[in-house]
Amino acid sequence: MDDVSDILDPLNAAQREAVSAEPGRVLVLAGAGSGKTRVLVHRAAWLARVHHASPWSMLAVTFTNKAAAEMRGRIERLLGFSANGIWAGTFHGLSHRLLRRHWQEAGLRDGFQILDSDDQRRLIKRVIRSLDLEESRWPPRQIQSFINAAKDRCERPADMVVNDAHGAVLRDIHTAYQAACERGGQVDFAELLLRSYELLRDNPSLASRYQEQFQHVLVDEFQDTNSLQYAWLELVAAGARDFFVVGDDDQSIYGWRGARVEHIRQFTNDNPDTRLVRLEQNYRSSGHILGAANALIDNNDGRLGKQLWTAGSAGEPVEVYGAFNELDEARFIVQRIEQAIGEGFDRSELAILYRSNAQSRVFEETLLERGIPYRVYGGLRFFERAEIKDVLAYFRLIRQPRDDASFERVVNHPPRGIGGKTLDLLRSQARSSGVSLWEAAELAVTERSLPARACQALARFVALLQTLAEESGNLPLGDAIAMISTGSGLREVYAADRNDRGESRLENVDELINVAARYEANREPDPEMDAATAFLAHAALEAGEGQADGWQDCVQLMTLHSAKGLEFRWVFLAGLEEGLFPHRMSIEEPGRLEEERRLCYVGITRARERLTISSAEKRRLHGEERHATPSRFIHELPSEHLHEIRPRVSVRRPGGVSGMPSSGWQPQPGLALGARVSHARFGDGVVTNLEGHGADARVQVNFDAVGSKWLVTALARLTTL
DNA sequence: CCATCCGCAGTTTTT
DNA sequence: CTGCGGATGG
Repeated sequence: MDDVSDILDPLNAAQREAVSAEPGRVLVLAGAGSGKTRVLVHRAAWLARVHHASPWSMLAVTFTNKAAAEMRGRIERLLGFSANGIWAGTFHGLSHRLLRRHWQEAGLRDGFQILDSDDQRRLIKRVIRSLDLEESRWPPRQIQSFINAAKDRCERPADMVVNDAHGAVLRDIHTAYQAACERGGQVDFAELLLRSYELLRDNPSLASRYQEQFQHVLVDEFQDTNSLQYAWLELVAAGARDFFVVGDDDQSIYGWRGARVEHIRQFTNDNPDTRLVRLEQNYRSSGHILGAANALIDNNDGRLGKQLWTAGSAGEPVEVYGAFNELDEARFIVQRIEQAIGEGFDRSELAILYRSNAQSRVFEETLLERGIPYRVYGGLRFFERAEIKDVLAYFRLIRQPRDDASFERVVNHPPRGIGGKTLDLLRSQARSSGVSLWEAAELAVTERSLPARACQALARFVALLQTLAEESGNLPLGDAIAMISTGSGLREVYAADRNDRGESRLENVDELINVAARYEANREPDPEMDAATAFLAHAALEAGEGQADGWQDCVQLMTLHSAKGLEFRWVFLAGLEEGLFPHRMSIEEPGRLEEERRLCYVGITRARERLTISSAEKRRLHGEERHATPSRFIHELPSEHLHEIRPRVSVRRPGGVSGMPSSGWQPQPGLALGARVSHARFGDGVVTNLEGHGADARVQVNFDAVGSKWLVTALARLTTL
């Protein structure tokens, strides 16, 4: 037998059991921090070493590019040779690869382009207009999610059951949208999956080729699969000796976008021989944190059941802080952050997690005030920036003139006298003769079928693109993009924008040129795709990091959803209030409430050493001050794992909040929250916050004349009114 | 073609 | 209170 000590020795018993299970169906229920990626990676190595599985017989599927890259890298490191032969990637990346190979059988065009959500929405908008429908009655956003949801259920417009006029219109829009995609050679994200699924489903001989090839199928984050992805997997893995999936029902937080936890159950039900392994030993969090997490998630019904435990120490109890308002909450957290940095924590080991993006603002302001570097996750990513999409639209149009979406994007950007009128005429000509906008433009120019002015402008545009195509044709990718960004006139437009926006746009375009050049240089030769096609697909499928800033040691701010899969030494979980978290939209339905609870569980289990949870009694939301009670999730945490930082002070709530002591604590008689006070210099105001004890006690007062101030009560000589 | 104003919505997000 | 998108007017 081959030496497998390097593969098995670093594992605990359960991990070993999973990794060395006989080939077959294996479901690994992997709790948070239980080493799930490690198990996946070691399983791949085990198959290679012990079962002599060749890399090309393995298919490893993940949801994000990041996870795919990590898995590939770790397999290579463990095996000590290149894992290049492994088909490792995201559902979308792998589907894309299949479709490029078999574009003809899939009924696509050579060189088809990928629409990202933004492109998709623009196209839907145009379709709605072309059907003479009101955008206000048929909001593009909703239509977009309708279409994507249909595709995620493997449903084509023809399959749709129509009960009423509304449904009929939806179906018409979907049909027209799909037709527009076919004409333009465009494929949206959901279509990548559905098309590749149909490709295999409808071509049994092709399917069996892949089913024979993929003897070992490994899937990460299985609880996040939607119906289409589940069907895709079952089809692709139909011939596999070995089907190894890893997931955690307690971390299923994407139900709202079609993920179905039930797939975990279905996986075992569909095949009773499935081997089940639970990973319950947690290597990440200290005891109190785990205790809190376990107790919280225990409130959910119908779990597959796991109880995390740690061999490590109990650590610090979970801190719970009841803030007066969101500003107080931010100040408290930032103060803790300063303390942590003082204790030697790296800033990047500290994370503030929140339910919704709007909450980041106060934290940003407070961190800025204190001069602490931070990074907010989410937001616009590199390839989603308008200037990048502009340049790439020129590039796309040159390579695929049928691409109406790109045509519309660039035809009058920069402005060149091709306005709405001209475009309307052009669109109707294109539609009536069944050609693309580009072809219609060429025709209009030669046949002078439009007003002279419009023809001139169009002729200039057509000539410009032909020139760009010729001159960029043989250049390396980076040079071609540089050429196009200048030749199109875009660069000039950004340069003319003297706001600092223009400057950053120019920088981004330069960065695009670098990225493209680097991409081409590092790329393995691929017979299926030229570099330009591959780069454009890369731009759509991997939108790039959130902020392209150079790496520096920053406090991390992100939503709970973005935090999944990450860990930090100290986690601050902010805004645990009824209505915010759990969110008011999710409180009514038990299923959605449980998903919120899982989200909270995900948040808690991100913490390694320390966890601080906070709520605010008042919060400014949508411009108005709202009252909030602490989240039920706080009350679900056992007090033996908690440490309350300060008695919760409560305004106008005599009994206090259930479970939370409410004290009438006052630094000085009459100085209670909400009390009206007077100060010699600042005038009259209202007490909005209290903190500290004895000589250090401070109050925050919102003065009518001069605004909010913190005052040390021992010195300020406040008189109550 | 651009600037400006108004109205409206406002969980979570990857590909 | 924001920020976006659309309509409007110069």
